[in-house]
Amino acid sequence: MNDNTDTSDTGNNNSGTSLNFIEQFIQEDISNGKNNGRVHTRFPPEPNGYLHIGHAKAICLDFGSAEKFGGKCNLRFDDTNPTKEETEYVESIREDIHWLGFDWEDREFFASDYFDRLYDFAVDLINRELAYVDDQTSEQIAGQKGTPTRQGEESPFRKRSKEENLDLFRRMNEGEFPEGSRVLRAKIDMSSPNMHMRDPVIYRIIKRAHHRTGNKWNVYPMYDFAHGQSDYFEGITHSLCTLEFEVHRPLYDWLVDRLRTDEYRPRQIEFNRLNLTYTVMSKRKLQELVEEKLVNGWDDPRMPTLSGLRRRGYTSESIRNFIKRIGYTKFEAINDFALLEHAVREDLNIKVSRVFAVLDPVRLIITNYPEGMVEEMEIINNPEDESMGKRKVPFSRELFIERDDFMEDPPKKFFRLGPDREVRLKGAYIVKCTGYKKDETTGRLEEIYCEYDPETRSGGPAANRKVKGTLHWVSAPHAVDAEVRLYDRLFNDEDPAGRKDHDFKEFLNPDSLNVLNGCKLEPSLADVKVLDKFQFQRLGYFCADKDSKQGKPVFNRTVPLRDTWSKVIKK
RNA sequence: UGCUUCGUGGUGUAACUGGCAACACGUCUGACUCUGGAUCAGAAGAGUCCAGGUUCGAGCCCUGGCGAAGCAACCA
Repeated sequence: MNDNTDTSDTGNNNSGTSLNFIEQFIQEDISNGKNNGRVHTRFPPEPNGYLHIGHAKAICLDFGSAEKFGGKCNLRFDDTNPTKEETEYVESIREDIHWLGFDWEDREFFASDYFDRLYDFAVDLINRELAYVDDQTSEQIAGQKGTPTRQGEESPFRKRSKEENLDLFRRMNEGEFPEGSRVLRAKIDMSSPNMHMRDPVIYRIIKRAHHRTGNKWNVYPMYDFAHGQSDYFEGITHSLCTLEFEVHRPLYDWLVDRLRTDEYRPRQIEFNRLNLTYTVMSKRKLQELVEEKLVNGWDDPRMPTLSGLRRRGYTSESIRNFIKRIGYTKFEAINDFALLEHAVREDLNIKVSRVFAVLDPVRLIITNYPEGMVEEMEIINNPEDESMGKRKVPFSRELFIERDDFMEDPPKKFFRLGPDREVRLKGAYIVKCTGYKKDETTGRLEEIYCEYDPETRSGGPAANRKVKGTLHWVSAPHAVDAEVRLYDRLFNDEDPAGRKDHDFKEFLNPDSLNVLNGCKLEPSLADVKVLDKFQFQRLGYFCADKDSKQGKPVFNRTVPLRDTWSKVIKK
């Protein structure tokens, strides 16, 4: 019980950061002594697919606000429809929530845990003449329901006696009637301006094994009949959901009010769902991409699923930071993918080693460097964090450099290699280009010849000589071959799902995946572990893929480095 | 021609409940640099959907418009 001693500030006094509108509501409820100041939330996924970053927004709110106010958050699988749900998804959902960094301790529940109590409540409503069995087809019921602008009419079965209703409902559950032949409806108001209050269906017959209750039941509760009640059973104080459930709230309250026996009552509050540019976020659409093999599974690194983002190389911290920044409102917003990219770069920048990798290699030969000689160059792992130390990288007469780091006839602002030009090889020497060889028929550049200046070795006497460019390199005899997968946005349109009259798949980006083979990596990357992350110097952040084999790594590009040069050449 | 909710720089959010519209991303400069990265410094960019009203003062309050989204699954 907190009266208004000194906790009555409504403003942003809580842990320094300002509260979003939902947290303000919670704060008020606490100040008003509602539910004895208790805060208890829940995250209620339906186990019918993989979690995506939109779910992460909900997870962060559900777990985050509980944590913020010293409360608890339950995990509850909303498994009221046995035709869609599978145990496989339960596992992946648990894994993804844990990966994000949240924990529900021993509070893992299933809506199906409450089937008995829900059934009893339905019987109770029948007894109170607040529910009835309707024998009509779904088409007939829909017809009588009216439209948003035209009110509904009452079912001919609405006045059925409670004895008959009791009997029929019991026999529905005993399997006596076929699917679709009868439903149980709440008796509310067919003339309500809110469609959801027009005698909503609360139980339907489904003769299908449930992933947890098997064949015990032949009737299953609808979402609206399960959700608020489950909240009530679990002692949830704040039931947070997305905006489209706004119109369900009166029904939520109506049911809970007929169930509850005390002052306590859970409160539903709605917030805007996450939309991201250049992708789609609905489970149905993501499923379509998977089923039509337009992507390689739910964890394809181009997918906005948590498993996809994880495989792409996103860290959970970066996702949580992103979500912290976009906030929660009641306005349907579309967030810039660039902000998510910024969040990963920011996180990886401080965490990850810089290594040498050449994606499109061309051979560079240092003609005045002794044949057979190998020097171990000492390279700083991360200039942002000295404690990450240094490592040795072998340097020799023949190297690989990036093909586009050389131009025969470079434009003014090109700082890289060209005839007679000098560049620094990062961590090694300054070299000067003395010539190059092209294939006579194709005109393709084959080899570049340079001379090095031994005095310019990093740390050496002439090391401070200024040259315009610095290139990354890999020693040819030591190089590890790798496959590298470059990803681009999955769709070309900012809002592929938002275009009426167009199928979202019309906007798929044909170049969203670019697989490179024969990439050359420095030898320290020969045996990376799946999910190991690096910055490939000058290129971007990369993450080892699960397809990696011993000595033959496969990397995914998480995100390129910010690149002002590519903007210059576009002009 | 109904109900519910929402309209703040290009994008996403703030504005201590009436006091000079702030922050982040993005964009553009410049400095620095052995990553054209990172970092640092700076700039441009909205006068808060429109019109009235209350007030010394309105993004916040009132009235009326306009616009957008959700709602007619035996899905969640």
